[in-house]
Amino acid sequence: MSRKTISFGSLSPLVGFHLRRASGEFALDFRSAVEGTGMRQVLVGILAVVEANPGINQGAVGKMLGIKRANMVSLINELVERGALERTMTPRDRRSFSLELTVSGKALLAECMTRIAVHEKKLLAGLSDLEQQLLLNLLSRIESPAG
Amino acid sequence: MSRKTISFGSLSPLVGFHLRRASGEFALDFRSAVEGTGMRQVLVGILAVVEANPGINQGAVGKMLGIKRANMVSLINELVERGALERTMTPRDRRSFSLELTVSGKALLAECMTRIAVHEKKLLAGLSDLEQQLLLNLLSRIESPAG
DNA sequence: TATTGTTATACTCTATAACTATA
DNA sequence: TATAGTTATAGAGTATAACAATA
Repeated sequence: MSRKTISFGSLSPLVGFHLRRASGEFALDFRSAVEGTGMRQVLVGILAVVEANPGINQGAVGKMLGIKRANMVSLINELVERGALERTMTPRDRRSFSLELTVSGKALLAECMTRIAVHEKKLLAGLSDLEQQLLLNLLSRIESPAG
Repeated sequence: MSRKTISFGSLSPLVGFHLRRASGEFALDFRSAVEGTGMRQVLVGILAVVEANPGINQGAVGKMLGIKRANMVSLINELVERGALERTMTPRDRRSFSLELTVSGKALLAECMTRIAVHEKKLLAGLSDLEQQLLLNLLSRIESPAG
């Protein structure tokens, strides 16, 4: 179609470059997938981790997801204020709070996960089930923080 | 080691989640890899694309890398001001500029690419050459913008 | 002393809208 | 009218330093 062939040059063989692009692609489509819910990738991540680990404190959630303590504060506040998350004092350690999903928080997460399943299926349509599993396996082997 | 097993819950089977984590991991190590050069992922991307397509204009570079026109301006300025990039007027179309690397820009990019090669090798140490090729192939098949 | 949560702050990245000059 | 570059601006994401309360 075009007269001149353009290329990515030395970026082409870099795994990091393709990770960045693919990740950006997913992030973009994620947005439209959860549009209207007021959710974002980080927030869904937090809800999912709290759901899987009821009673966890926000520092631990942050460590798992690679979010700094300081940045967790407003994120947790946001989720508490919209009634998705509940923060309760624990007598064991009065410095931290015990986090749990509210009923509406569970529904919200479920709604997001349903939409995300569709979004994933769409973006991975070009790969066979086996290839998708392989990709998951390869990706999980190059992650490290709390991996 | 820990008394309680923590998990990522419903995030675990999501390719998007692992892409995000792996990509973040690479981005973090990229930073330390190019530390002292004053470069960042975007800037290296731009230099590499200009090197591979001399005379390209900044709008086209942005399209390839998924960067909005408005955001290209300061990035290109940054590279021109530090003497890595040269902007020349073209009589063909006086709205746009023709971009090329300067000698020092080529050296800068080469230096970055050398460091990035080490960084990639380190982060991909857990995968065989075949697996790395496979990963590249799978990733390239789930990218789309100007892919 | 170390840890949990917090505030304040700053820089990068990303996104939109509106302007100019050229085509 | 469409496009290339620009300006201004606002919202996220991410980073550091310093503080209070608790362990």
